[in-house]
Amino acid sequence: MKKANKILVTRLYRYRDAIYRMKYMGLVKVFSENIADAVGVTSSQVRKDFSLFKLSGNKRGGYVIDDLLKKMNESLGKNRTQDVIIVGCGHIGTALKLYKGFEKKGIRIVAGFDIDESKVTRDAKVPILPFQELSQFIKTKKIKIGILAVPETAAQQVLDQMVQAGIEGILNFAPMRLSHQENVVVNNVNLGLELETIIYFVGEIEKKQYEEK
Amino acid sequence: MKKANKILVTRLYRYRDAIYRMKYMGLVKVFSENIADAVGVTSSQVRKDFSLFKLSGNKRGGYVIDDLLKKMNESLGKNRTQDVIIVGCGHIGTALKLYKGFEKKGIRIVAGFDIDESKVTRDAKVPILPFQELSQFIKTKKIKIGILAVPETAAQQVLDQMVQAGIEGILNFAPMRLSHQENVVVNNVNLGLELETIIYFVGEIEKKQYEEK
DNA sequence: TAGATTGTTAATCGATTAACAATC
DNA sequence: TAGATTGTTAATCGATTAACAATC
Repeated sequence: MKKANKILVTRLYRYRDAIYRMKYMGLVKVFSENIADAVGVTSSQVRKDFSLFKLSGNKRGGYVIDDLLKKMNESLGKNRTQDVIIVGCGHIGTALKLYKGFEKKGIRIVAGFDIDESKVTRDAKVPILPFQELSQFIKTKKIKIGILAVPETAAQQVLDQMVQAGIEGILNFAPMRLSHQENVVVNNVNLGLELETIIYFVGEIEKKQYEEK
Repeated sequence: MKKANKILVTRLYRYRDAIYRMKYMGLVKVFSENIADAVGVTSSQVRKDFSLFKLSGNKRGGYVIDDLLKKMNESLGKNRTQDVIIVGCGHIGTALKLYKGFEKKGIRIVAGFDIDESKVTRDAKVPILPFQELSQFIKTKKIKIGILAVPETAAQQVLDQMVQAGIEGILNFAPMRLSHQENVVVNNVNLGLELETIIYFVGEIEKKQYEEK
């Protein structure tokens, strides 16, 4: 496994999700073609990706779901729970704090942080703590992953502080590129941009349909 | 302009954001190199992308920001406000309903919909309406864009209904591939997947650092 | 066995980057 | 003018797909 770039790893996780669904539907074996259909890629792509991750099946017999999932979980890391913090408890941060979808992925939100003292709730199951305690918390609890949901103007500064304290991976909701060392992993979710591109292509489709008339 | 795929259009929007920031900083002219640095691509890429969108500058003189933004806004469509609905007012849906970042992009959330009648708030500035009124609302208000934030199990069915009523572009938060005709634009935001890939690469980096010791 | 599917190599495709003539 | 930057073409790079030998 040489490179394992982001797009490849993302596909692997999608395959795994799809294969879990098939398992829950009662299937025992799958072919590359089945997985491809479920995820929306070619079967060549599935076999190629599997090959890069040393995931093998049986010539003629496809893949045994349980074996496949076991091997995927070893490569992709499922069996351990990951502690994650949320920095910035505005609308987005709070929604993510309550989001149900993380648990089944082994992702546990352990705390939120906000600069607004009135939001602090120390006794909640997932507490919101004052921003001043952020660095100390990261260090003592050895937190590696954080969600960044602060206003655009604060984002770069807060990222730097998180990294300084020991964070190595960040999911950033501020709609801008943040600079960071290359040993820090940053994924960006830019909600305005997602909608803008949808609006663009819907406009293009409508334009085309208009021209066809 | 032949193809204009998603990745290209996304970059164009990023360039525009960056150029607006430069304008607000007081700059009047920019070079492709400046834009490239701000967005994190090569200057060749910027000039190539501009060329595909018929955005031209002055040989030797770079690009005049105001002219550039004017032309970009013509191509990318800024000057019109887009009405968007949110279907599913759980944690995520509600956060997006209140999210401040859309307004400056000309995106206006006009209503939310939820199957839970107790969430209905007809008199709010952005009302939440009962799910039964969804199709009628889309048709009478000619809504083209929707945010889909319902539980995974309902997502495909609700998408079909939205498209049936006239929706042409959807931002989907359900963590699965939804099937749709090719004249409908669907962008997916998969929050669990984003975190999973971050966790994967952080693990890889730590593994590498361990091996180096 | 005959037929079907994997695993991998080679071919293709598309996107990015480099290079440089045009030119301000 | 000399120098610098655009705009575009050609080269490179990487990712996807097609093809098919291996084999169950």
